[in-house]
Amino acid sequence: MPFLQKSYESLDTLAEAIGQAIRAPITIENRHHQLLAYSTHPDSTDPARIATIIGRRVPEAVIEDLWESGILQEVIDRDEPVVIPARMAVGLGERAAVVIKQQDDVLGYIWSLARTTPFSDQELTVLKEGASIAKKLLMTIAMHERRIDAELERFFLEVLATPNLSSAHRERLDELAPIAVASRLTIIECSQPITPQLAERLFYVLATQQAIEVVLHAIDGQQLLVWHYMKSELAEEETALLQWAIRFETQLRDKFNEVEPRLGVSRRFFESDMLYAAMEEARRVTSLRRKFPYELATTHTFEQIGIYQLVPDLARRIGLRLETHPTIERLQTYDVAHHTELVTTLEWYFYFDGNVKRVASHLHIHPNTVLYRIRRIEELTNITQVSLPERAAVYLAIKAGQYRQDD
Amino acid sequence: MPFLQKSYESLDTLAEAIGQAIRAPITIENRHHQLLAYSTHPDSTDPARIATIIGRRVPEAVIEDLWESGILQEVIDRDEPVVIPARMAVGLGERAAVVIKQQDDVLGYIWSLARTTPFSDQELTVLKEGASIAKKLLMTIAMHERRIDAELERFFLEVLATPNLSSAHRERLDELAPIAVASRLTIIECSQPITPQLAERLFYVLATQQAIEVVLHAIDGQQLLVWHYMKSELAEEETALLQWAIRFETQLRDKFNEVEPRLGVSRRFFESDMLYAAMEEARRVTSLRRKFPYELATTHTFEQIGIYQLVPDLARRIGLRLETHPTIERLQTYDVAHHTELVTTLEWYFYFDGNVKRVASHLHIHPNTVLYRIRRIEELTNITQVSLPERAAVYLAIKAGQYRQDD
DNA sequence: GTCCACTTTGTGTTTTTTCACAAAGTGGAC
DNA sequence: GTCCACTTTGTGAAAAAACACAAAGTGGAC
Repeated sequence: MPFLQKSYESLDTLAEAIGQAIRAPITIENRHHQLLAYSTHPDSTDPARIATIIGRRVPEAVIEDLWESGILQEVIDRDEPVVIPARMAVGLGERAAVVIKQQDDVLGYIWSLARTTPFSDQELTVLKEGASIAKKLLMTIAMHERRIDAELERFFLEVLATPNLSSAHRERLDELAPIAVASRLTIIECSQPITPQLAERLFYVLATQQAIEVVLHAIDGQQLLVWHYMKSELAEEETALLQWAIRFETQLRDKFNEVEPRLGVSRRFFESDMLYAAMEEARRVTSLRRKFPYELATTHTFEQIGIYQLVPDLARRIGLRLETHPTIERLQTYDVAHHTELVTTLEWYFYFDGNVKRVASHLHIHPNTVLYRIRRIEELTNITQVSLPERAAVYLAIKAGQYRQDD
Repeated sequence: MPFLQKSYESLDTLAEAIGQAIRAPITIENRHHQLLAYSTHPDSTDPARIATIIGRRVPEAVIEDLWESGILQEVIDRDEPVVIPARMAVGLGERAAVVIKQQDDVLGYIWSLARTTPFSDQELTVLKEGASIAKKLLMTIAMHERRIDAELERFFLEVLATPNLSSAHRERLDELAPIAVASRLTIIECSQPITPQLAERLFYVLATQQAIEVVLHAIDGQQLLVWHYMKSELAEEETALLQWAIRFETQLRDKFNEVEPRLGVSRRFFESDMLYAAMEEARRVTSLRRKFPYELATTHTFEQIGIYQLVPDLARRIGLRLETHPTIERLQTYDVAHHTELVTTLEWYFYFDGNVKRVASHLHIHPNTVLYRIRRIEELTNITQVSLPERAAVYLAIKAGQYRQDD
């Protein structure tokens, strides 16, 4: 009764066997839609399949289309071969698909292109049979991969927690990363601890980023830590990174809006010794962006946060009573005594470059109120008419104070 | 013939002997007008003498008056006892003075208050004789002091050049400085190498600073390095320091205008281990003030230079091609192509908080020209309407570029 | 509760800044 | 030399911002 053997030595031979049994092109993918095997059936094939084989992964557009239309969900839920009508918009001819599952765990998919004639029940049974055989093969691979991944993740976390690497560390790291490539450490921070399910989805999005190459990654509480480098030339590294960061964060917010993902990218580094420092830089970015979401809404990298780099240092010094800005102190005293908001007003007055109207609208008050407050501030400190460096210093002092408070 | 013995065991006994010989109060000072000895003559004395004895130093006002009126110069030049009429404005009654000299080197002075009767020639001869005896005593002291000073200076320079102090270093330093006092390292930078003569004058001004206590000092090329702490309470340390820095720099500029002295004060530190870091901070201040005299005209401390702290780092990263600000690059390209000054214009536009009039007057151009350029810049980059942190970042990038160029 | 000092808002007026446009200047390509 | 694209300056009109001042609101001291 079965059309296939009990087992095959590899997914390639399995794909070939299924392909011969139902006389149609077959592809087998893992759960990330990465190509695992495909049959060499000579029949005509469609653009989507060609792109998949060339790129060793199903094109992003196709995956998105299949998810959005609910087809993939149906394939997963049904756990039976599903016939899918052609979706020419994304270059997909008619085909059949079956999920490869272990309990509720999706391991992968088998796809079969349709020939001129529709699929018969018998052919679909062959696909179903193929999925069951593929399961065993995929489980072996998945288990192996998982073991390696877990070990690497443990190692990566250890490295990131070690300021001064041992030579053993260094040797192993150098095996992992190409030398003399401008690396970055990027943190993807979520508002909640990253569950295995969320991690899975995040890894998937990460793996599909065309612009970057991931060296290592690891989960640490609410943060996904990624050591990566840009695929672009060194000269374009920065531009490429900045563009990528914008795209990537938008993408993350689209897909994971509920956990409010936020990026923090370190400066570039070339030596694995710098991983610890890079980690601190990336952490500083996410931490500052957490505290100042409005002000740092469009910044992703340590470079971009600009003068905010100074804020934690300043905050610490204020904490140690090493630094107190006389101007701000006077204003704060006044604020307490008169229930006013002079410090906040000054902050946004500086932020908005002295534009009274914008300050008023941001604070939801009358422009004349802002004007009145500014005049008060001038009476108390005459700080508003100083130059940018001084204004920036005052601004930083205010921000440092807030940084401490929120702590 | 001589009225005094050939030698005395101490300056105190000498002062006493002279006082008895001419029956008038006697004080002996070193070249810095620090009190070395005084007679206990019971006669009435004047406010200046009381203040001198109490403060163990001639009051600053008196010294200034004597210098400005040329009296002290006359005393030094004449090398003979000089009778000085009363200068009641500074609390000085009539007196006689004689310089204690070794060749052309001033070692100190002997002062004698007048009694009701004028000084006789004989009395003046006694003074002259006293000066000659004091010379021997002072030379011994001076030589000893000089040897100790030179050794300490050498030690201090060694410490400042050592990032990681040995325990021997640390022990000796801890003997010199009181523990748990907020120290600062201040650099006084001159436009020329500090000659021994200049050093002498600088040390004198330094020694007369009431607000600070000097732990160690040393000359290093064009810089006078001073380890000191404020005499005020810890809580007022910062305020006191800032006030002192303003006063002191004004004073230095008055007295040493020809070498353009400039201060650079480190952050406060409590451990001698921090001397090296403090040195770097102070150096950063002087170096930045040298490069940006206009912008940092009123700043003295590492804290005060505010965001300029970032400039050298940024400059270095630009040098390594790690950082290029796309906005500024585009403007620079345009500047080169069209012989314009967009970058400079933007810099001062930011500096003057978007005040077109002030920018125009600073650059000596028509306000409309500024307006025209700003519009050009907006067309090229639309950077002018961003928030303070971003403007500050751009400003810093410009400044970092200049920092590098001037190097 | 009243008083009082201070803050906030609303109104027109005055001052300042920006804008549009024209004329003049500049410097390199040819 | 001319041409041309762009910059700089000058002028008056238009827009925006700041200002003065009055009225209303607020909150603590008593």
